[in-house]
Amino acid sequence: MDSNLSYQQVLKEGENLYHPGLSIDCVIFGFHKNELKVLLLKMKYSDKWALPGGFVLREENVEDAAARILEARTGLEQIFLKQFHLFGDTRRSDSGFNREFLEQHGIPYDKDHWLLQRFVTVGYYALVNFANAVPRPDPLSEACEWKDLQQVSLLRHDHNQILDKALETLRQELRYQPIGYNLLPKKFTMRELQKLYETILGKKLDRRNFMRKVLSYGILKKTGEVRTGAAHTSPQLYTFDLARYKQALQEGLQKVW
Amino acid sequence: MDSNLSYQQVLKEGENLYHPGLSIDCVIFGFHKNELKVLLLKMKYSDKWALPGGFVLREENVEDAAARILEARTGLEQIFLKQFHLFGDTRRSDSGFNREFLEQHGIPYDKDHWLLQRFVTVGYYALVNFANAVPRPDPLSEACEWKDLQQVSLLRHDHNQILDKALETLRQELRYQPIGYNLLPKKFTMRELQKLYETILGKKLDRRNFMRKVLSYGILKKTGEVRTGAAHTSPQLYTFDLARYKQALQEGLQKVW
DNA sequence: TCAAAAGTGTTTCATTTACACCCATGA
DNA sequence: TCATGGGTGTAAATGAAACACTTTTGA
Repeated sequence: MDSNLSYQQVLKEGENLYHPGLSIDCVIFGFHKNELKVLLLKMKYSDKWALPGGFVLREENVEDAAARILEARTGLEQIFLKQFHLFGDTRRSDSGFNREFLEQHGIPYDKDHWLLQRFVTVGYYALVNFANAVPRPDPLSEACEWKDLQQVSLLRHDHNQILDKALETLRQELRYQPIGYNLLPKKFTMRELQKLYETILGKKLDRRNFMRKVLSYGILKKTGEVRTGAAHTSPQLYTFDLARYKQALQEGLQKVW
Repeated sequence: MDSNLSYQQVLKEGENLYHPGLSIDCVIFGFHKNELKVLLLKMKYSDKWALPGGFVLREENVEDAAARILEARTGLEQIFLKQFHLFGDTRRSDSGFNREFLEQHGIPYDKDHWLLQRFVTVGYYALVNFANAVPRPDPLSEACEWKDLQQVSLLRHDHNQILDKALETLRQELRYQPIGYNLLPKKFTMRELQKLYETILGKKLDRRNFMRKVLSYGILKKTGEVRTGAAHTSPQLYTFDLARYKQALQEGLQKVW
C-alpha cells in the first residue's frame, strides 16, 4: 500500500491508481542472534500472518514499487532487493479472503471490484540489516514483526509457497555469490558469518575450512579490532571489502566450466 | 495470440479475453549445425523481428499460457520451459508501435484501447529440439524463422534486452544443471554435446577434460552405435540416462558448500 | 596417401576434506 | 581453575588442467 494514501482511498480508487491484476509480495530477510528472520504482517480481522505487499502504480516501474513497499515496512532505502518469480496460477487468487476483507472495511460487495479480480504477483526478496530496520505495520495491519523462519506457520493465500521459493532462490544464489553484506552489521566475527551460511544452507560447516574458503574469496578485511566480553579468546572483527564484494557479485565466486 | 481466434477478434475482444496489462515473451532456443538458434517472428508492416509472444487468458495459468504460445509457434508440446524474469519498467511499453500497428489493421485510434495500455511482460525461455520444431508464423506475422544467435540484430521493443537476460540465465543455470536433453537429438556424439556447451558459454573447452567431466556426472549412456560417413574414426553415439538426468536437474551437479 | 577428427593416459597442480591441540578470556 | 570458543596447520584424497600420439575413415 502506498503510505501517502489513506487505505479507504486506496480501496476505492485502486482501479485508477494501480496497474491492474498485478501485485508485489516481498520476502524480507534479516539475521539476528544466529537466526534467519522474515518480516511478516498481521492484518486486521485476520489471524493469519502475511508477507508485506502492495500494488504497482500505473506510472511506476515494478522494481521501484518493490523498493517503495520495502521502505514503507522497514524504513530502509537502497536495500538489496531481487525479483525471484512471478506467481501466475489462477488458483492463487483467493477472492473469498478479499471479499471478506472488503466487507470488514465497509465496502459493499461488488463482484467487479478491482480487488476481487484475478491477480498475479511478483515475488521480491530483500536482505536487510536487522538492527537498522524499524518494522512498521501498514494501515491495514495491526502488527509487523520479525519472525523466526523456523516458526513461520500458515500464512495468508499462497504466501508460504512464495516464501519457500524465495528461500530456495537464496540458497541457489549462495552457491556462486557472496552474501552477508546486506544481512550483517558493518563489523562481524567469522563465526557470525559462518552461522549465517549455516542458517541459510540448513547444515553445519567445518569452522576451519569455512574460514579458509571465505578468506580465499578475498572479499573480507580484518578491522584489527576484536570483540571482548565473552569467556574465551576475543574474536577478530571483519568487514567486507566492498569493491571486491561487488566484483564478486558480478563475476561469481567460482567457475565450473 | 490464441490460434483459435481470428486476429481481428483478438484485437477487438482482447480486453475481455485477456488478463490486463500482462504479456508473455518466449525466447525459444534451438541447436543446429553447432550453432545456437533462436526462433523469431517478423511481423507484418514492420521490418523488425520479434520474440514470439502473446497474452494470458483470464482463466489461464501464466505457465500454461507460455506453453500454449510455444506450441503454437513450434508445434511442440511438453517442452522444457522456464520463467526467467518479469520486465516491468514503464518505459518498455512503446505505445507508438502498437498504435501504428492498430491503424495498419484497421482499428481506429482509441487511447483507451487495451493494446495501448501499459504492459508488463513475463519472459520464458524454452529449449527445443531443432529437428522436431516446425516454425509457424502467427496470424499477424509474415515469417517465423530460426536465427543464428550471433546474427540477431535490432529487435522490436525491448526484445534484445529480454533475449540477453534469457541467455544470461541459461549460462548461469549451466553452472549447476545438466543441459542438452532438450536441445539435442536422442543420439548424439560427445563432440556435439561439447559444441553445445561451447556455444552457450562462448568459449572453447578441452576435448578430453570435457569428456571426463560430463562422463563423471553419470548422466550419459553409450548406445554402442557409431556415426559413420565422415573421413575419420566413427564417433560413439551417446544418449541421456533420463532418470539420472532428471535427478541431476533437481539436485544440481556440484556442491560448493 | 592424406586430411580430419576420434580415442586414449599421465603428470602436475590446486582444492577439499578431515582432523587436534593450545590459548585467551570472563565467570 | 574451569568452561567456552578462538586461533592455527597438515596430511591425504580428490578434482582440475595441461598436454601428444596413434588410429580410423572417406575422399
